[in-house]
Amino acid sequence: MTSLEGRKSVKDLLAERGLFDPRVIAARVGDEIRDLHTLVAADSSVVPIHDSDPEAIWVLRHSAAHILADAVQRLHPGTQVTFGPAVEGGFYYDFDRPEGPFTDEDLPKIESAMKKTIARDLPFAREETSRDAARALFESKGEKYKREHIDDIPEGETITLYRHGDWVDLCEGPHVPSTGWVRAVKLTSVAGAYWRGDAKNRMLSRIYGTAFFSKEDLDAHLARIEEAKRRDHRRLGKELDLYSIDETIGGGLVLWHPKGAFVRHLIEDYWRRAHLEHGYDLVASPHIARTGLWQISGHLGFYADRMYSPMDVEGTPYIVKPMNCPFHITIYKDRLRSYRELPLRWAELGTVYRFEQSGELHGLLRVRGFTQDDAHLFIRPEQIETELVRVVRFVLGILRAFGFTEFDVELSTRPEKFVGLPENWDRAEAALRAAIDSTGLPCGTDVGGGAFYGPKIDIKIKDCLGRAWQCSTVQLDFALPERFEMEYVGDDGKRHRPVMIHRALLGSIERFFAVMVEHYAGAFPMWLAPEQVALVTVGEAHSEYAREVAAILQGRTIRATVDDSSSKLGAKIRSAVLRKVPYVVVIGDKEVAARSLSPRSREAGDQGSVGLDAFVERVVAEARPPRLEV
RNA sequence: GCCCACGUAGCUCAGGCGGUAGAGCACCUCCUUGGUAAGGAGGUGGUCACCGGUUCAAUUCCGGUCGUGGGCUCCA
Repeated sequence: MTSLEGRKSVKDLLAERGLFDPRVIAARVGDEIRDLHTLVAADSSVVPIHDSDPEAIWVLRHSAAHILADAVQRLHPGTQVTFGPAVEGGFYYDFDRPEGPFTDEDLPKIESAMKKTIARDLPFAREETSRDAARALFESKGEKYKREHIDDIPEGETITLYRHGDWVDLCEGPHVPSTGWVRAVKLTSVAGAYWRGDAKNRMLSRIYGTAFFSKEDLDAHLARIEEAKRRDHRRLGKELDLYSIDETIGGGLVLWHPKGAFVRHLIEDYWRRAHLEHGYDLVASPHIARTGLWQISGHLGFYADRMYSPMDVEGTPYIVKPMNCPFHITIYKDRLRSYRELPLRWAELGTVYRFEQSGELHGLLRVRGFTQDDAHLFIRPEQIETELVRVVRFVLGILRAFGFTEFDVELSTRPEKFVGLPENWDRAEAALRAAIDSTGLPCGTDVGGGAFYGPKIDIKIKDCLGRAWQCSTVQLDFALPERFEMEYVGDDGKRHRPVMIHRALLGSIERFFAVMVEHYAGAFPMWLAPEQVALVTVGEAHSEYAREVAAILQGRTIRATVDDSSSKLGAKIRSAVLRKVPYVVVIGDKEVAARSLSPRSREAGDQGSVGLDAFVERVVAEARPPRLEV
């Protein structure tokens, strides 16, 4: 412990080195962000953090959470505080309120109380204290959750309190210098949240809010949220007539309308072709199977709460499939396999059904019935590394072909509940990491996040609100070959056990489609657009030529429509533009006379006059699916 | 599943201190044949999610159910 004499405040350190100015809100000291008034060793390295730096907003929002908790406790005495961190886009604080949870109606009052605290510009003060003193303080306040938290702080760690005005919280900071820095704050919603994130614990009342250094930043943030709502796949799904979910059928069960189904089939066609070109064979399997299959696979043991109840078939229980793997394994086992056959790569667009709790359903992103673009690779142990590299490159090639370039890659390691030998897990994890490293992409680690049968790599793509959704997954599996007693005959004439790789590139077609709708804001690229060319006539004399052009385009597999209704040209164009059709083509007297067209591109606007043949060739070329770069 | 909110025409939404409802768009009919994002007129369309309760009377108040939205938990 440095003696008090050897320490100086961060602000003083900055000032003596000429690094301080009025827009500095904190500083980076070593690896940590510290408040200006924190005392640190006089020879510490300090880097100022200005209000415009990316870290600054996190500091501000955490301070806003304190101001929120202060306001809540003043307005609602008896409410206990728990945790209140800054999060992406804002902050929250979880409360235990004896009278019951907060509602939307409570927010305006709390928000105005917060603004009073902000107007008083109270300084945030940091205070180091002893464990016993902290325990006594929160016990005297009746703060059971804080009291519990103190006991969880590791021995030897400094316990700090933060005060503004007469409100105090157990908190490690850092905070902005004073409440006045929170120049724009807005409480956004209430929600339930379990204490310590565990569904077995008491549900607390969470208040969400956001805060900024300026009103302009807050307004820009709110505008971004509005824009995101316009891209929401549920909204676009309705506006563009792509799909629906109807309660007479059931939540989480998707009806694909003609346009959505068309896009889906285009995705699947591309997928199928890519697989055939990259060493896969296609297989197909039923939707239900006898319960015994799921006992062998272990799904009933590890997964039963996410599977639907058995149905009775002449006295034998059958279960609708939550996964495709046991079927593919059964195909493998249909006859004796030689090492010469491996690797076997079997793919299927397999529709599976999983029980999801009602509160978890979300448009196409979280459903109860979905089609996995599944494949299982049966390989010899010595093929693990090369096959994993192949799979990972194939995944990234497909995702890039559909227009995605930014991914979060994560390696999930052995969970508490697992089958198989730990040394096999270690080998599999190392092989997965090596495969990712070979692509040069950064990779996070979810310790203990693997499936019960093996470690995995997940690739996530973000939706319009920045939420990352898992799509691709590559999972190694030592367990199922064991459980199903899979074998192949090696070059030594002896029986060996294959290794299995489960992988999905798009994940679920439903989820991938949703993410794609949001990614393109409904404006599908030419090759995927359900309607590629909209021919609109100026007057009734132009219908015949328009229909002839449509027939020519359709003959070249271009998806063209004719609008020769009695509406005015402007209205027809507007209608086609709202459908986000890549080309709107105007046909009037000039075009009929010259056998030309006047296309209007979704991206580049009016294209002037173009000859019919030239336009057809151009559109056909643009409608070609992208080359798969693996 | 849990917490909060919401559920009025195909869609987006008004409205009602309890007396069975309205707009715009869409749709249908007619007029208009108009050159790059909405021509005009008329019309159809609602058991106000569902089930119960209170009341002379409920779409409105109360309770429950279902569904949806935002979170939590979980997850492709």
